[in-house]
Parts: sequence; C-alpha cells; structure tokens
Amino acid sequence: MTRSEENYLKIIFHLGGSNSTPITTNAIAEQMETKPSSVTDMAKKLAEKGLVNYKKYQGVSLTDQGTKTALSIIRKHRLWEVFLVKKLDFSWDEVHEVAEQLEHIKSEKLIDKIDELLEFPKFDPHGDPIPSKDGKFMVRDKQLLSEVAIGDKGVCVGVKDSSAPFLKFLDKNKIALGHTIQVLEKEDFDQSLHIAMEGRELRISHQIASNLYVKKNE
Amino acid sequence: MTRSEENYLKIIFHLGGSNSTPITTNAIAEQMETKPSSVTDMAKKLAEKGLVNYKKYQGVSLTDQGTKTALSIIRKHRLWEVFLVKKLDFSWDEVHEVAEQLEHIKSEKLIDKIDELLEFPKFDPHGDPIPSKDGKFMVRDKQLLSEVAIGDKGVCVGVKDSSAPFLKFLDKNKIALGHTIQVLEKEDFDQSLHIAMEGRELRISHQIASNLYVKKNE
DNA sequence: AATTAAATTTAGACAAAACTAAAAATAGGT
DNA sequence: ACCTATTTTTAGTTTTGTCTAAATTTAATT
Ligand SMILES: [Mn+2]
Ligand SMILES: [Mn+2]
Ligand SMILES: [Mn+2]
Ligand SMILES: [Mn+2]
Repeated sequence: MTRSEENYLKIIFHLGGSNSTPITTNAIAEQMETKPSSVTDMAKKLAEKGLVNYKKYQGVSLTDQGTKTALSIIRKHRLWEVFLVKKLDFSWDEVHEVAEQLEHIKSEKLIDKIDELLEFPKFDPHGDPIPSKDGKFMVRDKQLLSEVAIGDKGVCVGVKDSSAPFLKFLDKNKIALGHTIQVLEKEDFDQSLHIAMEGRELRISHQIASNLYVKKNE
Repeated sequence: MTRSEENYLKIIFHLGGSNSTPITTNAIAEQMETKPSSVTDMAKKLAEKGLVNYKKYQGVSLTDQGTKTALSIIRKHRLWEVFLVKKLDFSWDEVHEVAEQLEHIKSEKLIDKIDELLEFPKFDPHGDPIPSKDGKFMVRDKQLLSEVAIGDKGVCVGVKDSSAPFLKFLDKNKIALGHTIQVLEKEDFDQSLHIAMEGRELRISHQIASNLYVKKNE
C-alpha cells in the first residue's frame, strides 16, 4: 500500500463510499485536491487490487477489504491525534496536519502500544470515534446544535468542521467538548442562537451551530 | 526535501562525508541498497541544491547546509528510538526499523515536544549521541572492548553493530549498556576474551568484543 | 608507457502519481 | 427525441527515483 493509495481509500470512506455507495470521480478529486483524470487512474489501480468496486462512469465504492484498510488508516490517524493532545500538549487545531503524516507509519506494534499508552481512547480530540483493531467503532447518537429545540440541553461532543480556523474560534469563545449547552432562543431572522453554557450566555451564528455536535440529555 | 534525499544525506554523513571528506559513489550505493548510477543522479540533484559538493569522479561530501540537514534527520531518528524504548517498551533491537520511518515526519514542534517528554536525552538506546537542535552532540571517549588491556575495567556504553541479531545476542547473554566489564584474559589463539561482568564471568568472541564500546574507568 | 581492471558516468527505459487537452458518455431541459 | 452542459475517461506528458547496458574515466600492473 502506497501513501497515495491509503489517502484515496480514506477519502472514499469519508465520502460514504462504504456500504457499496458509489462516490463520484469529481467528489474524490475535490477532496484529494487532484484532477478527475488522476482519480480515474487510481480507481483502476485500486480496483485491480480488490480494494474498490469500479465500473466506468459508475463511480467508486469500497470493497470489504478496502473498508477494512480505510478504517485502519483512520484508526491510526485518530490515535495519533489523541497522542499529540494528551501526551505532547498540542492543541486540537494543530494535530490534524501532523496526523496526516503519522497515519502512514507502518508498524502494527507501534499503533497498538500508542493505543495502550493512551488507555484505549474511544474518541479523538474532535469527538470522532476511533475504530478498534477489527474495524468497529461507536456511533454516538448526536445531533447538530442547530437542530436542537429551544429549551433543550445537550453536551457538546464533537465538531463537524475540524478546520483550524473553526477550532481556534471555539477556543477563543471558550466552547469546548464536554460543556453543557442549553438553547435559550433561536433568532428567526438569521438563525442565530442564544445559548447558555458553563454559567454564561452567548449568541452564536447559524454557521457555528451547524458545525457543533451535541448529545441531548435524556 | 524528499524522503530519498534525506536518506542519502544521512548515509553520506554516516560514511564520514562531513568535514569535506569525499565518499565514493559505490560506498553510498551499497549503503542505500541501490545502484551506483542512481547515486550519480542523486549527487547531481543534491549538488544543485547546495547540500553536497560533487565533482565528476571525485566523490561526494556534505556542505555545511548538508551536514546540518543530515544531523537534524539523525536527531529525529535517535529521539524516536528513545521514545519507542522508554515510553512504548520496545526492545532496542526493534526500534531502528520504525525510526527509519518516523525520522521523516515533518514537524519541528513534534520532535521538540518528544525531546521534552523524554527529558532531553543525550544518547539513544544503542549509545549513539543525539545531536541538539543546532547540530552539536557529545563525543564520548570510548573504545572497543577488544582494545581494552588485560586487567582494565570499563562501563559498556554503546554498540558498533546495532543489527537486531547482535542486539538479541547481547540480550540473551545479559550484556547491557551500563554494565561494568573487566577484561580478565585474552586468548592468543582466537582473540576471545574472558571477562567479568555483574558478578559473573564469561567468555566472548573477538567478533563480539570488537562491536562493543566501553568507557574506561579512570 | 601501454594495457587491463575497477569505478563512475551517460543514455535510454520504466513505474508511480500527477498533469493538460481532447474525446466519449451521461444527464437535463426543452 | 434531440441538443447541450457536465462528468468522466483516454491519450499523451512530466517529475521523481530507480534500473540496465554501454561508454568513459581513473587506478593499478605489467
Ligand atoms: Mn494521509
Ligand atoms: Mn480528528
Ligand atoms: Mn530513512
Ligand atoms: Mn540507534
């Protein structure tokens, strides 16, 4: 498995290409920051290796083997992110870039030992689940803050957009995973929310609310 | 800097190509497990970038910039080796292969934090010195056990051959860095040594003795 | 000094992963 | 059903790092 092949599999998985849902050439090209013609070439190569299903003009989906491989890369990526935050004091907006490199290190023992050192975390710093060695992971029932009804409370458990600018914005406004949020009011005009959190009240835009996941309290 | 360029610089350094000592094409090819013609190609490219001095048929040596780069790769390699041993319980014969990959991860912050986590170690698990950020490192006055005079004592501080088979042999015979060794007798016939170490006596071949570094006691 | 052996470089080719430009297939709108 | 816009594929290049085979230079030996 080359680094490039691994990145393609990971991206196809993230675009939903597991469960034999076909993903378009253009969608993959956009995520890979490459050209559609390059995606076609790689689709053929991965199909040759039995990692994806590919029929001309019909898009690409992962085989079981391809899904398994994608999950093992994602497992490594997220474990390294946890490592960087918990053991090396990186902030959650700095880890993704480095994890993009570390995820390609080939050593089963290494990642198992990292997992052990971190005491087998189930979620990464952005709230995304960490697949186990055999490719299983928790699906947390969560919803976007923008879809929570007025008056309801929830715990912030993840971000949808994990870009550095968004994460830095959250830091600046002291919004962090684990905080409890109550929706006080929704502004009809611009969909902004008035929320209560950790003993203070603040107003956040729809754009922010639709990139924050909360787990509703029972 | 590509991974391949980094590996070439590291190998030229290890062959003594710092201090403007020219290293032959063949020697580099052998270490890189590649063909001499490939080395010539790379020599041109590295010369183009100002990392090596290269004149046709005259061998290759590192420039100051090339030496600096080589030392930063070696620094990363050795720090990762310490990390693997101290934090993840790898044995000293398992770390080299993984460090060969980790040494190419590009993040200044990452390696500085690893350095800090390890409390700024000065030597790697094989007794090799770890260069500082500015490329300085300790030169320990050590000598091969095979060159120690009869009756003299020394502390085992490093290995010359750090291949897995040799390291495993040392483990099996409970020879480890930090142990004090006294040479009791040298066998004229096969140059084997009779030594005392940690309260027991044993006989070791010349081949072993000439791959173990000791620091003589004053 | 001439010959031979060894080391090194050149020339041409290849695989991986990307690109551009052109051709082909699909999907939408009338 | 036809035309058009979009998507996708093909064909032909490029770059990086390698290779083989042939040519050249250097070193060693007579
Ligand atoms: Mn990647
Ligand atoms: Mn993440
Ligand atoms: Mn390397
Ligand atoms: Mn070492």
